[in-house]
Amino acid sequence: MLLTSQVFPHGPEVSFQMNPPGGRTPVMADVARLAGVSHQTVSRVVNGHPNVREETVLRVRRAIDELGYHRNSTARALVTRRTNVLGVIAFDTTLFGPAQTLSGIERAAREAGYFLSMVSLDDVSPDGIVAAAEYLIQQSVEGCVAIAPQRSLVDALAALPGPHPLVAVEGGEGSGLPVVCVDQVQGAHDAVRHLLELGHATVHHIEGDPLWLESEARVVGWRRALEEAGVPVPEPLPGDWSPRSGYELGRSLVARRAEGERVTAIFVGNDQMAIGVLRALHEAGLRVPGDVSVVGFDDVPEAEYLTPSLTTVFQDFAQVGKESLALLLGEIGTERNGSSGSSGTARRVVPARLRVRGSSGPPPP
Amino acid sequence: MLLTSQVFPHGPEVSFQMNPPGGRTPVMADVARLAGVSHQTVSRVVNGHPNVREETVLRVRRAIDELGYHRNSTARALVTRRTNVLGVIAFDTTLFGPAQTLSGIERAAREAGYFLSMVSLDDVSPDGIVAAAEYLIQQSVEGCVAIAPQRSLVDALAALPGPHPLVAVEGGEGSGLPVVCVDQVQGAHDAVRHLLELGHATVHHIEGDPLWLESEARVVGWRRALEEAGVPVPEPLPGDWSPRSGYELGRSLVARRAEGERVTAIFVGNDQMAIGVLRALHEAGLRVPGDVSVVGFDDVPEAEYLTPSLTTVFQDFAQVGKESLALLLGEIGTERNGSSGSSGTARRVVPARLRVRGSSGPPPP
DNA sequence: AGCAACATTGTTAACGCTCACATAGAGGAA
DNA sequence: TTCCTCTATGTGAGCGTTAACAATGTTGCT
Repeated sequence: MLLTSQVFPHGPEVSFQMNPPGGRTPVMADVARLAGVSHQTVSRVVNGHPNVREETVLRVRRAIDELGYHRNSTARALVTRRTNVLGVIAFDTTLFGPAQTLSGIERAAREAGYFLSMVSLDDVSPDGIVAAAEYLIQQSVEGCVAIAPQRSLVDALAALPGPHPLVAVEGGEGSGLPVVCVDQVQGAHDAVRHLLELGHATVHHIEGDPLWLESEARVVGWRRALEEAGVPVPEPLPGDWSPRSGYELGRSLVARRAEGERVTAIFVGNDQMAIGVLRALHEAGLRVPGDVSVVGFDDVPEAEYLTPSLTTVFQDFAQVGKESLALLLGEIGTERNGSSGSSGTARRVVPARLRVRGSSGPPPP
Repeated sequence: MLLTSQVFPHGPEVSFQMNPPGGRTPVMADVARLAGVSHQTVSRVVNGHPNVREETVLRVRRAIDELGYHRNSTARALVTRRTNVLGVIAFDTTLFGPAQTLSGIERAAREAGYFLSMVSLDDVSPDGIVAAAEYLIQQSVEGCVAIAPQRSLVDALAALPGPHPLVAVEGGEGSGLPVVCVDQVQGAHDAVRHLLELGHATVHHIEGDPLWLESEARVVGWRRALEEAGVPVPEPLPGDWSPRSGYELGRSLVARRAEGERVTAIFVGNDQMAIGVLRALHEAGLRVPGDVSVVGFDDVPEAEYLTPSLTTVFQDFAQVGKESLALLLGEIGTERNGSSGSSGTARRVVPARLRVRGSSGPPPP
């Protein structure tokens, strides 16, 4: 029970008895009758109101236990106009990032006493996300977190009519929606600077799906680091987050190397693609980091145990979950207070952290 | 719109207008007034009843659009006693399997017109899962899918009072709850037979968290294959699914090899641990599959791009999601029809499929 | 005593919807 | 015509809860 209330701080201490009066599941009136009070007093006890006599509370509690009464959340929601449910919209939860973010949001929501209703979409499209949002709204969620990989998606959401509390995760800025994101630019910047400081003349970049904001931001950080160092900026190679695309683009870099181009360091958009790149390099007989250094992004659990272990960038998804929930609850609060002034400009940035491991080293002489 | 109704077959075609009469969000009565009909007729139109004159339907539709009316799902749920929400309980969605299963269930639920309320737990405990189930039940979910890695968890659920439709995924058999699972035994058996057929004298096993049923079942399949072949059965090494544990147990096998034990093939409980094993073997200067063959389980997307590419066992999680939802909907249906006879013995098994890749080969001579 | 303040409980009316039933008109068969 | 059926619509009563207010009793103070 201790555990229970730790995990579900807002969950009721539910009893296990079952003793419906006439086969029906018991309602407040049943409890009231058994306890010899009015249903309203039962309501007061259930909701922990003050000003109920100790002895009455006990009697009601006993009746509740005896009948195995559970408060009907639907009826409650109808009259309070609060469902206690939040919505989450996610894309491709096969990917490590979205899956982790979802998990972080779920925990934060539960701790805040909210249920989570989830939609996960396969194809990235404004139609899809709007449909998902409408779907959730008509289920009466109090607000939504959208893990939205593209600016256009966030824009589509921001254009939704009616004052619906919405928060975007990784949704870029200036979209008129509050946003929480990891500082992709800084993370990429750190990674690339790390490689430059090791002595590489430049750093090539295999990016994720170029349509995704995360990808875009990492390109920005990569480019900025190169420009700051005054080194040449090669054309980034667009992938799609998959190991396969990492492999193929890795091969194309190998080919360019064979043609004489100096490729000694590759910053890859995520760890999965980095695995593909490692494979391509290995097949070409190139040593990592002896011949080529590789840095990934995400810090998947296996990164440390690849051969070589992968230098990568860690993102605190739990923190992202917490922050986005805090923002959303803020939205809900202000909306409830009638102040229609949207806090659309709110923006919380969670830092990324470079994890240096075995796949990055000085360039060959 | 076409896309919308593909993704949300049961979603309403929601309008985007907003025009509340007195600041309030419009209700059926508002629509009725505007259309010059009774609220009941509006209800009929909204629910697609027959026996409404074409022209009336149109008039009501127009009013609905004009006001931006959405049906209040809470009020509907209160009177119909159907929330259209299902619950899912999952453990450690960081792991590939649970995350994929969740995703499969989500899709199947959406296609069946159900919302999904999710709880994901960190520690595996009967208290935790019961609390989660109670939490969801008191939110009035119509049924629950529990992705339950341990028999004891399923037993705890089965012991819940009241007729709550519940389905377990990977929950073992004989627990009194309907169960959907991947045929772990067969998958493991296939993997081990593959190795034996390559000529290995025996196959060592690094198992996942021994408390998990998946782990147990894979051990069973592995053992059975060895016994059928009449080869010695080494003691399995218990891990915890993490790459780290794979690495450490891999090292211990390397050590035993150094002491003269013949270790030429390792069947590993999942791909993440297999990655750790590959690392340990590599560090010891052993070649895969030249010196030691390795087979994993799960077929994570990167398995194909590891070096060497990983032979592993594929699980059709989408199918698991579909089956479990079908089972749950069946439960809900029978419960609704009063027939209290639980279909507790129902059991659907989804086959696993071996994917032979580069990490398995004949033993050294 | 007399009155105000407070604590405790009860009564009634929503919340927004669906269900069961009532009603009215149209059409057909006897 | 008369009655019965069928279609189209309306009426009223809940579903189980909370909120607002009313109605007690209880205490303390002048």
